[in-house]
Amino acid sequence: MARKNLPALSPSETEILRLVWQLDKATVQEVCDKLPAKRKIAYATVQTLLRRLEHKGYLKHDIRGKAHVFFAAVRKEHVVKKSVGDFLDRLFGGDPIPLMQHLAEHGKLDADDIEKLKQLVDKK
Amino acid sequence: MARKNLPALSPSETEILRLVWQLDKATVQEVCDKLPAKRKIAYATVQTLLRRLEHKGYLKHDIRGKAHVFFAAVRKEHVVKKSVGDFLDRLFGGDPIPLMQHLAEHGKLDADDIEKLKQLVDKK
DNA sequence: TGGCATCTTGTACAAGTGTACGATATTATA
DNA sequence: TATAATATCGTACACTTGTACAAGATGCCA
Repeated sequence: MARKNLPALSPSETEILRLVWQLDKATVQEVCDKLPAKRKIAYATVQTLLRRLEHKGYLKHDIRGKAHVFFAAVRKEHVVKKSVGDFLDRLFGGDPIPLMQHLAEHGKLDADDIEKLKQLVDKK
Repeated sequence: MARKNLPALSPSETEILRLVWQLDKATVQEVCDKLPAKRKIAYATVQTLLRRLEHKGYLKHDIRGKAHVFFAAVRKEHVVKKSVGDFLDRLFGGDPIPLMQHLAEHGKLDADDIEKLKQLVDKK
């Protein structure tokens, strides 16, 4: 059984953790390079966030040369579930419908997306 | 034109703000009563959060007797848009599809919900 | 009108967060 | 092997957040 009850993720930590998942394995440098252009954070800051993520149990690292190569220690699915659940509770009292509606109304979703979802739900 | 660029909302503030929207207008006491049973926060804490929300520009208040009656100073739609956008960026790099997928896969949505969404999107 | 109940206000404080510098260690290279 | 480049580590620091007590103000009821 894997670790449960991890300490909460801060927004910035979440952002960094997502990049690590996306890169699968990554050094501080690689995470920095992957940051959205808009999001300007110093190398040192990314480093601290990675360190804290490891401390909290979300990451582990191997060593490659002199650099740490970080990788996830928890399943993304698990974190997503928790994050989405919390978010839904906070903003919508737990009801997902208004969230979907919002996404649908703000051009974030088109008919094709809906079709795909339909298939997903039907398949269950 | 209403105020833009409001200071960020903390998770707890968001929760309280949602309750105020739900109640339309509410005193500290009323917000306390509306708190989910699970979420046990002291009166004084709710009060501080309401105070901070007003300070940040999300709420205003009238006076009824000796009590403050708080009400929203910003449109819910506006805050939801910002919150969802930020959340999506952080956890999914801005792509709403994985979020929808997650909701669909976790029994939060059924076929009927999807149908409703379909109509929403088609109508656009 | 005196006192009880109820509110707001001021203030506090520890922990968490975002951000980052400086010192030290390590690796590759000339 | 000395040096430049690059990492990590320790530390810092102001701001935010969650939580709340105590003191003073105010309205209500007997």
